[in-house]
Amino acid sequence: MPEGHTVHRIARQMTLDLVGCRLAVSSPQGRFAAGAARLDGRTMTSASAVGKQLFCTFDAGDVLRVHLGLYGAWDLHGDVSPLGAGQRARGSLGAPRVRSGAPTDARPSSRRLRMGEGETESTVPAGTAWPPPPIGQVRVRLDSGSVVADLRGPTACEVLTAAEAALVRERLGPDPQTVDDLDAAGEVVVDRVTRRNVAVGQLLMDQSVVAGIGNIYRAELLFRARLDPWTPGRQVPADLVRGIWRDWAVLLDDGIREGVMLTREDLDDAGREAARRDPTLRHWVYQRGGLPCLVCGTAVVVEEMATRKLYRCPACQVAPSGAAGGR
DNA sequence: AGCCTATGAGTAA
DNA sequence: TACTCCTAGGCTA
Repeated sequence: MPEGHTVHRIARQMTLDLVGCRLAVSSPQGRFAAGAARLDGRTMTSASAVGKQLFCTFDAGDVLRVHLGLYGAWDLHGDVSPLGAGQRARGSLGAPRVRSGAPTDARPSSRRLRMGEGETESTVPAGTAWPPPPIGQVRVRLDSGSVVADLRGPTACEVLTAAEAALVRERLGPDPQTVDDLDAAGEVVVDRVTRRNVAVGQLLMDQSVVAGIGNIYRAELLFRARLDPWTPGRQVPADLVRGIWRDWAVLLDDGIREGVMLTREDLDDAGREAARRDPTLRHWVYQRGGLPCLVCGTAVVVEEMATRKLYRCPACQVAPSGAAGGR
């Protein structure tokens, strides 16, 4: 899944390729037929992400809310814009590129971009049918005529009013990408962490504390902070929480730019290039259970925390001085 | 064919 | 804490 960076990339991709377009909306799988009918023929006016939630607003005010869950993904086909390094979503907002009802036999340039579990891009062989037949269980298809976006496997896909969407957003903790003031938002996170007796490893995964962190970023942020995930929030010094928040802002920004979660800051250019290709080189502790810690050589521990796998180095990651420990 | 796993989260008990 | 939902790929038999 899709942790926060993926969803921000999807929002940017949609801003480039779908916002401003009148869309044919359907549910090839059938399970979103009513919602699709409600949006069909509408123009998407914005696409944005908060944490792991995607909000697509349509001209009549309806909002499509999508949460990818563990294995959801979007597949984009057709004339898909490059979302390169450092690329910002350009404002096609308010500059409608209206195109709809393209001929069924048209062959727009042919890319296929899968955004969700990892990110893969492929070229579609010439002569492939257009629009492309749905692959797998497609909950919703958004078709601009030149780009088709297929959603499969989401944990949430629903049409909300603007007010209902605002309520969803209110329940989320700060997202470094969407807050006005990074430091002020950090204080909110400090507050929500240091008032609780719950393990800091669980609090970082709690989307109402801070938005967008998943199991990989959780493990890596705590390693980078050299903090024992089992430390109760109450016992984590405020400055340490501030540091984790700032680090999250950096990792999220990196992830959005690169399209890859690369959480090791020790790699040189060649090392980063290798890690981009090889997932086993990307992280300090995530999915490295039993392997030697890359800093001290101690075997990385895997254990369960609230049904999710937790990875940590038992030597590098310690409770803050004065903490009683929460194991 | 069946079983397991995965970057998630809501609800019930 | 347990169960439920969503999908696909990999492994085992």
